[in-house]
Amino acid sequence: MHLLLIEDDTEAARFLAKGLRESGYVVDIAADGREGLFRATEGTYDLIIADRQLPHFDGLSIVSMLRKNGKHTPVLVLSALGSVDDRIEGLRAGGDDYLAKPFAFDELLARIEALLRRGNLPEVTTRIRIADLELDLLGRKVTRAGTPIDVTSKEFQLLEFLARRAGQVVTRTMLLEAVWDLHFDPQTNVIDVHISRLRAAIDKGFERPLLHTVRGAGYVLRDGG
Amino acid sequence: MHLLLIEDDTEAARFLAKGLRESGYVVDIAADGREGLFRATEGTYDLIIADRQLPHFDGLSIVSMLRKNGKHTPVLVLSALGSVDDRIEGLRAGGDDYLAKPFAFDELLARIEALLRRGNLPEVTTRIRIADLELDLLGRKVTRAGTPIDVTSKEFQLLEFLARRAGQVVTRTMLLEAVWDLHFDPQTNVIDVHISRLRAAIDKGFERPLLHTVRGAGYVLRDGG
DNA sequence: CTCGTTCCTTAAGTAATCGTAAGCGCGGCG
DNA sequence: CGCCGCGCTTACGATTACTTAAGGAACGAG
Repeated sequence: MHLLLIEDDTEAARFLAKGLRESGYVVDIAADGREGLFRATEGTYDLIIADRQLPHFDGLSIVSMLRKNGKHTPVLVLSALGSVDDRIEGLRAGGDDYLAKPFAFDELLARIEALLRRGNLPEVTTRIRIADLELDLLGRKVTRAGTPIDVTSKEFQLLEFLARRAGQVVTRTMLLEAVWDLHFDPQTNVIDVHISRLRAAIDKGFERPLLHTVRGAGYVLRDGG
Repeated sequence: MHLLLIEDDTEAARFLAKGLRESGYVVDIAADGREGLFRATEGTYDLIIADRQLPHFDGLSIVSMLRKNGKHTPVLVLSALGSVDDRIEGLRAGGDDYLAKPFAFDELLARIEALLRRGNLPEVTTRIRIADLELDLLGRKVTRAGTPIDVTSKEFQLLEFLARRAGQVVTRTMLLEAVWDLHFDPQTNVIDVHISRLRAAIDKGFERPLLHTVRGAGYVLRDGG
């Protein structure tokens, strides 16, 4: 597998490249956006990893230019800060996945594998649908059976994470890392509280609940079961 | 499709040409206004892309001279600065569309396609409509339910940006970059203030507000929801 | 140069949201 | 059958986010 890494911080680039090579990837490095785009358009890479902030062109511009050139090479964008802003912009530009620094190297590897596995799907998801529940990621809107539902920003993050993995059990640890950016147990019941609030928002008053507890494991978003 | 690119910055020209060629266009480059006009009058091009500032003749002069010669080849003018005045001037001079640098490459492609598709019909998007709110981009006029509304230049920029992305959440960062050209957080609440003023202008006194805030994310212009 | 407009800042007020903790209910297991 | 642990709910205080008003700087018109 041939990866292109676009990263201006030489040290970071070397470190990442080393790790990736140890995992069996062939890695080329581009030091700025212009060089990165130039190489990316050659189209011989299986996956591109691009920093969000770059000299000349940033990661998102690279994604959109690539896409408009008809290249569907999956792009994983690394961002300095995992703010809501960043994520929305990332989605808009057509990035296939988004990873906020600082990240665990394992996670990077996991996402790379996920992207490679799904085989260059050219479409970006801006809407997710589980049964009669619908998420509009760009408009930040939630509807159930057609009626709009108000959710707070945290609730939306939580719901998005669950929805992207609909049908799969999501553990508390995963939620803590993805939604709260905590890499340890906070010893409180933050999650329970927000799950409860989310339930009140999306399940209350509907026949079939979608958000289920899996005792001892975590939570699942799915229809039935 | 045969394009003529008139651009004096060699590097920019090469980059654009490369991207356009990869999108399937045949591209000729002219390095200044004189050469550009000379080639343009041959009349064998399907579309001309001209920089606004050029040695010898600028982009707008080229447009008007072309038109006086009876050539109706569509011209897309690239401007260094996306001020409202520039855009109006560009359109008035007979340019078919106008794009402010820096622009995303995909936007350039989209506009080229739009111009080619409509087969040399000189019609540009000059009006945007969301529910009963109407923007006249050329005249810089705003009306709601038929009654004219006064907005300042900043307010218009802001409104235009929101209107072009109606239904999608627009983040503060996006607004700062697009309307204020700030690429960092100014630590003040400029945006809030202008949003507030814009609200007073377009929503005050109307039943259904169109400009909604999405807490923790940004703002949306949309009807309902 | 002066006036008026537009824009930005500051600052105070208001509202929504988040996290914590306490108490309750339910189910599993002894 | 009763205890224990896990998860759910609710309430509250702290924090953050948003709104609005008012003053001053910058700009352009006359």
